[in-house]
Amino acid sequence: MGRTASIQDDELMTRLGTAFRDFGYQGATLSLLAEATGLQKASLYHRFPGGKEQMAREVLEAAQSWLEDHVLGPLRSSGDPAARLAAMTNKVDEFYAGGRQACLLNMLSSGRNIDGPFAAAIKGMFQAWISAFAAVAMDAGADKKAARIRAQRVIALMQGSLVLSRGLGTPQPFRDFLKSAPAELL
Amino acid sequence: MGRTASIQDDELMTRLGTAFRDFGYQGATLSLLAEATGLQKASLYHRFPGGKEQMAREVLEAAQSWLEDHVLGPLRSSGDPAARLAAMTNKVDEFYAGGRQACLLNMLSSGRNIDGPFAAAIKGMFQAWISAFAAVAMDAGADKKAARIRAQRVIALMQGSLVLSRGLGTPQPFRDFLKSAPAELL
DNA sequence: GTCTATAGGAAGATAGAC
DNA sequence: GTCTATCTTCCTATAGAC
Repeated sequence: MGRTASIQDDELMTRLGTAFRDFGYQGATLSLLAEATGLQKASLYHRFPGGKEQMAREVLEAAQSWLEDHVLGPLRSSGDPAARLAAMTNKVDEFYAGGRQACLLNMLSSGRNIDGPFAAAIKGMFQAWISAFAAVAMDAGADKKAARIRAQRVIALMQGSLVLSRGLGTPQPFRDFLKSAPAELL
Repeated sequence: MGRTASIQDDELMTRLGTAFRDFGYQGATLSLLAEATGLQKASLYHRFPGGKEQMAREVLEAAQSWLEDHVLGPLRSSGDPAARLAAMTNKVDEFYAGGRQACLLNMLSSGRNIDGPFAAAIKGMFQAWISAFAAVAMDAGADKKAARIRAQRVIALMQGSLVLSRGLGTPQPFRDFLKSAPAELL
């Protein structure tokens, strides 16, 4: 204890992220966030003077970095399109805990947030992901328009399979998505 | 004013439903619900002694009736599978306001509600919708297993296209879904 | 950097008049 | 059946000790 951090920065962000993904922005109360991180509310305010909104913003930025490093990067690498997709698929599976964890982009899209401080970041991440998929599809021989349509469809399938997994109480829909994703895109 | 209802029951349910779909369960505060319906909080409690939870439950039940009447019913009717799908598609387009309105099943799936009073109803509605789609696919010649997989995929696509429409700020993904849905299923 | 304690306000819910 | 007024609880945020 004392002057030294009781929780590492990336572990802190991970736990905050999990809370926002499980409960949404309004559902993730400061008490809940405190319990999830093992810190007291006042300690959270020390690290995030902007309060809950800043926490969510930084979680979103961390997700953006994760997306760049583990999804967009690998998708841009050279090599067989199918292999690039496979490399990404494993990371995505991990990230969504095999379908048991919701997507932050969905959970932060509700209500006032819709034209709030998260809207631009969410839109940008969706667009970047779609563009990266479309590029892979084009490398596999699809024309520009078809590639874009397929890419958007795969993202919709992913999001929908996560919604369905939560609603049905089983990760099966997400598993099905992961298995079919390469074929859908290529 | 006085002793007579200032808002009709179905209009009341529609407005409550819209509020829950726009803001989610936690985001739809009683003040917001009061403003959305034109009633005061105390008036809402008169009609829903169980408070917000009862409101959400009854909205969910109304959605269940709507699903039965405008989706499951038409899908079960006799006739060309493609025609049955088309009849339903128009209603779905209306219901989701062309992609501008989120799905209640997604918006009520977060947080504590996950094993709360809505989970069973949500699961049941997803299952019923999937089963109805699967039956149509089988009528169109698919075998049982393939029909079920395709049906689940179409539901995932629908949910995901709604998520994406919100995230991108344009109803285009949902429009694309509606156009491609029959081909996806048959 | 973390904590306890608390201020200030919004949220859910109720009482009682009309 | 709807309203104004109010109660209680919870939430966001801050103060100040260690």
